[in-house]
Amino acid sequence: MGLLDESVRMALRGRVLAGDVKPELDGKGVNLFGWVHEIRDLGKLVFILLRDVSGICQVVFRMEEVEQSVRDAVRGLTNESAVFVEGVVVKQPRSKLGVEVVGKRLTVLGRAVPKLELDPTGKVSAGLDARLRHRILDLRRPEVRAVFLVGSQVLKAMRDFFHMKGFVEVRTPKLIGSATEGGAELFEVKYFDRVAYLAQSPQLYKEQLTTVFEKVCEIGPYFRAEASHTGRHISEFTSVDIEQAFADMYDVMDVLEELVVHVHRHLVENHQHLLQMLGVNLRVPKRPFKRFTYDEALEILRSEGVELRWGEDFGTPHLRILGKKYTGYYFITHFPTESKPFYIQETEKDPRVSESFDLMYQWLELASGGTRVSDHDVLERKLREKGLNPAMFEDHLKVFRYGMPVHAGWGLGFERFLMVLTRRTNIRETVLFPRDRFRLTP
RNA sequence: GCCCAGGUGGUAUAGCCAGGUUAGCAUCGCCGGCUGUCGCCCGGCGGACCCGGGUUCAAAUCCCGGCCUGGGCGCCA
Repeated sequence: MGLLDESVRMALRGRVLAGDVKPELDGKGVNLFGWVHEIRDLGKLVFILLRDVSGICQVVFRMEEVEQSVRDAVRGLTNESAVFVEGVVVKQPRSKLGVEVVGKRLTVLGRAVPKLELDPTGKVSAGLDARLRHRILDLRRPEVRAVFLVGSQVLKAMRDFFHMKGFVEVRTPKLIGSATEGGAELFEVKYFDRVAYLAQSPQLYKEQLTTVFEKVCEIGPYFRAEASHTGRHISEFTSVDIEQAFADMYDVMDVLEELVVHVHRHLVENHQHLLQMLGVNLRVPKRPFKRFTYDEALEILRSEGVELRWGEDFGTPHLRILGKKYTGYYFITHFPTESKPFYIQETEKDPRVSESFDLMYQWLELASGGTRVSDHDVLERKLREKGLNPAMFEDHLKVFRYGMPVHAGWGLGFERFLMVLTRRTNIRETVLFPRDRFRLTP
């Protein structure tokens, strides 16, 4: 009898989730569908922990009180098989949850092979590499799954927030035609009889779109062909971007702050159970976040005995020092123009300083943004200064002749944000199927 | 790309420094036993030294190269 059997289909309509099996249901007959999380065979008494998306509940089979066919089915069970259990809920103080289901019938809907590569109960620990090689089994572990349930809630909270604030969610191309933007290495792909590249950022498109929608946001995948090997870089990642017309860096920093607070509040108020599963005690950060300038950061480093030449960018060791001093979220602003891309606006007072900012969490860079250049001629000049050919940017430049307002925006690394929220230390743990220098499967 | 550490049953590890044992422990899988487990327990069985080369009477162990993994750094719109 399989899932397609008519009686199983009927039973599915009266399905009760494992997480909904409560002592109050005492005496009620239930149909449970899920996976065999654990089997404890005591002989005439067999305990099965049944796991579904909602949680885990205990089913007990009294072997002398069920039919022979059920006994055979129970005896032949393997861990992680997909099953259908019919039983009766009983209040049971001897069970940890105070309730269990006395199993009457058991149907194996999808048998799992006996010797799994990974143990979804987590009794035997596994290294990250082994976990990622057998990712689906790894994801069945409640704690691992919780990372992505939180991730889904973060996405929801962010979208709610953006809509509330009047942002229009847009989708820009991930296949692009020119590799002239500079910076990170691009992945090449065959595009009919030409070469195309995978997008590494929506930057130019989102700026252009502010002249249409004023406030745009995008949550999308980007690709960087860097040979990086760290716990916070992967070659395919998700970026949360906004761009806003008639706004400067301070306006969008406020948006970013509010977003971070909104996401925290959503999780803390509505999803404590997920946070508990992750062992995370999350607190809603207070606004405004600490803000200091690049120059002030240099001073802080100097006071810690680290001398940095003005204009030099921070290395990871420098950020670790700052992160030790400033726990939680904070902004570093006004980076040297030199270290920023061509589209970042210089300050009026000093062209060597830019209207830019990074959002940090301890030593981890989460987001960066700033006021953008909105003047056509300045943009053209800055392209040249960065050694880029303005002719290659004609599609972009021409928009700046169509009435370009002052605008600002930022990009936030979604997985890095999720690392912070779920307290994971390797970014690969926050991606279902991570792609890095050496990993292209599964 | 660089530095450090590592690669032993499906998983996680001990053994390696100081070469020679039946390669140990746990989990896992199979078989048997158990009516209150909740990391169930008890007994039996099964399964492994990353690849290539070298040194040696003898290599999991020492040396060289490769591949891969973890951590750190760099790179990084």
